[in-house]
Amino acid sequence: MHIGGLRTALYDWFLARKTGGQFILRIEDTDRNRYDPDAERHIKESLNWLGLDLDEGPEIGGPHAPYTQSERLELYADAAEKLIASGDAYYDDTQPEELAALRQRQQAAGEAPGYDNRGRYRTSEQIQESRDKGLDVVVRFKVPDHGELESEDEVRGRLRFDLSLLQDFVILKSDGFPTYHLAHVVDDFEMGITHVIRGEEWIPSLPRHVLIQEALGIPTPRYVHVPLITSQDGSKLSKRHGAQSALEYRDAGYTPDAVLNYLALLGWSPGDDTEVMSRDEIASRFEVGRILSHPAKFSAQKLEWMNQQHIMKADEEALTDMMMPCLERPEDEGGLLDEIDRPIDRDVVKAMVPVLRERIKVLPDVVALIDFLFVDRVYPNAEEMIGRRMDEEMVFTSLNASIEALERVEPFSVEEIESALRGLTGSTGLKAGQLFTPIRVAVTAKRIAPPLFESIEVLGRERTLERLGVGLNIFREYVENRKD
RNA sequence: GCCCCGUUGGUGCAGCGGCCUAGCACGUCGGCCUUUCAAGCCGGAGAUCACGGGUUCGAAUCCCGUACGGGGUACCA
Repeated sequence: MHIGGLRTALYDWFLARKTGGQFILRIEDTDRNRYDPDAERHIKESLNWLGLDLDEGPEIGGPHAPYTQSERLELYADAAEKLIASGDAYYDDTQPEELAALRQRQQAAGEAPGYDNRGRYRTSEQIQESRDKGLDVVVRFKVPDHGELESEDEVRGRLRFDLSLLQDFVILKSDGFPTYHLAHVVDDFEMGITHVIRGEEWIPSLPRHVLIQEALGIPTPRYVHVPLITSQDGSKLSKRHGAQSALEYRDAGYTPDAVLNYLALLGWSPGDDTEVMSRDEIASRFEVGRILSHPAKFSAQKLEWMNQQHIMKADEEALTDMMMPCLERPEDEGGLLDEIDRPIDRDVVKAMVPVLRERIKVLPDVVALIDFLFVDRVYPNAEEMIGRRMDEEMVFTSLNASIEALERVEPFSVEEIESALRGLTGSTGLKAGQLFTPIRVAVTAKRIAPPLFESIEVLGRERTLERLGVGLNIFREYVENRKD
């Protein structure tokens, strides 16, 4: 499900949650040429991931079932017949080739392309004849030749349309399926839809819908046309500009709350400067009238920031659970975690969460930060042990002193480890940075790592001491080689 | 072509006729903090409110043009 459509669903959901309405999923599968059997599953998975729970829909059912348009064809046929009976619609046997030729002629003549309402006065005999010949017959809505139609949009206010510019349009296709126009009007009435929230590309079609409603004698729901989401260069968001399906964001390590929050703000604002919000907060502050009327540009950078904000606020258990899959199935093949025992110890991850959460933008970032905790041994680079303003002697001092100190620390807790190691600055004369850099590199094999004391505690005394010992050897070797 | 919608720093928003010498956030730059990286805190740069006309004592805010951007113009949604 694409970001744009998802954001629309989001607004529907927020509105329903705020006003106590129903959030309904309806599958619009009226175009058999574009039918995608996976689409429904993707939509449900996306909604589910974002936590947009349905009140009614296919499978879960509801008072207006069925919720799939291909199963509601009779309803549309009935409506079409009603419109024909009232003279608001008619059968048209103009064939596709004829339409194409017409268009070609118009374009060649520099005229505006469009149907010329030529089928309006067919007799029922002519139609029957065409049917007998197996020709295509559609139902078209008869649009008044003149006049203006006014309609209300919740975000743009009054909209005016010149009906003389609108041609008779198809409401029922030759295969018996309705077009969106008919299906939308019929279903939204039948299902008691109060607010039609959809992309602004529908604005030009609005008069069609109002016309059908008037002819059918049914009320017009509130229309809310939301702006498009565009990529950085202002063009329509597409695959070219990075991920665009919600599930891709899930797979890339974004949290549902962050995506929800970011998307909500892409085309809506609460009216003040609040940006980071929980879903409940957004739902309670959501107002259809505050939806923006101009397109929003998608910013991957701001989404990352938003993700980090939500990761920092997330519940510890939930965050741990979200991190686990990243560690179980790390993205980068060839990494340290390729060949370790599974499953990974969740307690270890959880213990690190407090120091990890403010260091990652997307969930998979944890891998590079804590992979050293899960492997049997690491391969520190001797050169990296020599930090800024350090000489080789200081590395030996640091490693030796820390081994000695950590052997005695009791209990082996963050607090005790910290005070023991910090105490070393006095006895060794090393500054904190000079003392900790070699330890960090020896223990984690990284220059950039999570806070040292937490890392050491989680690693445990035995493994820490072992790594410090190995580090010492590696460094000794390095120094000796340099002498040669 | 015609129709529709839009236009506030690089980006996302606030602004709804005087409180705007245009506010917030992202990003960016500098500083502080600091065991690395972050986070956090402080500060800086960055907008003639697309342009031109009106209306008004007064306009980013209302009206009209122009430009630019987007959308629509299907037996697609």
